Amino acid sequence: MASRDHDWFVGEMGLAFESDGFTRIGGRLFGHLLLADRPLSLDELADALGASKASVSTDARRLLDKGVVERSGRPGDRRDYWKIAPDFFASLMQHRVERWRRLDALVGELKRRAPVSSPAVRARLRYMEDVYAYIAGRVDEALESWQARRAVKPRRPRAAAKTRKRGRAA
Amino acid sequence: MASRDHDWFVGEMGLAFESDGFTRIGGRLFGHLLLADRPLSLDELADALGASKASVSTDARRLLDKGVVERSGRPGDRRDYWKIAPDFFASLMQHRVERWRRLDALVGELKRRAPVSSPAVRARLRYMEDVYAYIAGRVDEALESWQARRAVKPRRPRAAAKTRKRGRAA
DNA sequence: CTGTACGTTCAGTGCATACTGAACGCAGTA
DNA sequence: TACTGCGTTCAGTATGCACTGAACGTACAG
Repeated sequence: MASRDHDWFVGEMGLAFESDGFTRIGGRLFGHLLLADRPLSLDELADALGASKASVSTDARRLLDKGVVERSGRPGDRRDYWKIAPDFFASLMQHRVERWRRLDALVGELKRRAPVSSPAVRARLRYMEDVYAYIAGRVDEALESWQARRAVKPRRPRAAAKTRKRGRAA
Repeated sequence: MASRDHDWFVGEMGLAFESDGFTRIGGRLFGHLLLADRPLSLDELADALGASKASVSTDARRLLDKGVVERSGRPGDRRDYWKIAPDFFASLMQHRVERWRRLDALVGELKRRAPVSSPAVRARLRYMEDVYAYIAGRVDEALESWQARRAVKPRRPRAAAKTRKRGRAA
């Protein structure tokens, strides 16, 4: 590990994620976990990425909220161990659709507030709502059929993973 | 125009786009054009958005590259007139898939550079390539079927719109 | 030629935020 | 009790980049 190619990959992932609304460290964290053959602790990650524990802790929890990484523990060990979520791509995808939904919601809210007079604009807003509804539906279908397709470990329906405050440092 | 609701919508669009890798002015530009019932000139846009011509010019061309807005001219008028692209949603979508393609390309490049030893990691990278190929294909299908579905103006196949330098200020 | 009306480019500035080090809280151990 | 190891939080820093005003290049009018 820590080969030249490994570092290159992690660095590129950092840049790719950074230009995508994540932080650079978050992206490198993702890249490093993607190439790790076992779950890693916070200290291991901070050390490997050359970043502070504070940054890794924050970014890891951010990725956890998005369903990109997972946290696990070991009996007799108080440390957290992080790994890539098995369905991280689907999570990223759903997160993306969620962003579009926000645009759609803005249009809906505008129409509720003030009816649009211009027919051209009305048609445009209508188009936006229609295409969103259609594409979002198709994307969901695609994700579902993918899940069914690979049909490896029977994955549970993912109980809405909100940020659950830990006992510590409340 | 310039109503309270209009400004609210434009402002929200600015924030939504900003948190999505665009600039705030780019988002407001998009929002304003979305509600405009005719193409607008650079000066009109700069004035309406309360931004400098420089920013609007730059952001408008950026959105042009992404296929979100279009530029048009009028005979006997040297000004550019900007409007929302009819298929802006599809353009945004394709731009998004393109971002994922970059991640996929990184994985491919890594495998080319240095074969991965760990079976678990190999399976993970394989998963990433598979799901990308599958989902990207399905998204393309969805976009095509949408285009066919609405079937309004017969749109030409969109000759790859690279940034074409204008004659001016070369 | 000069003057005007465009859009683009460029250097400088300010702001937002990623990142850090250190303080902190908690849980376990002795 | 005190001590160690863990993750989180918080205040401060600095780094990137969005944004601006002004200079610039071009095209047309006279």
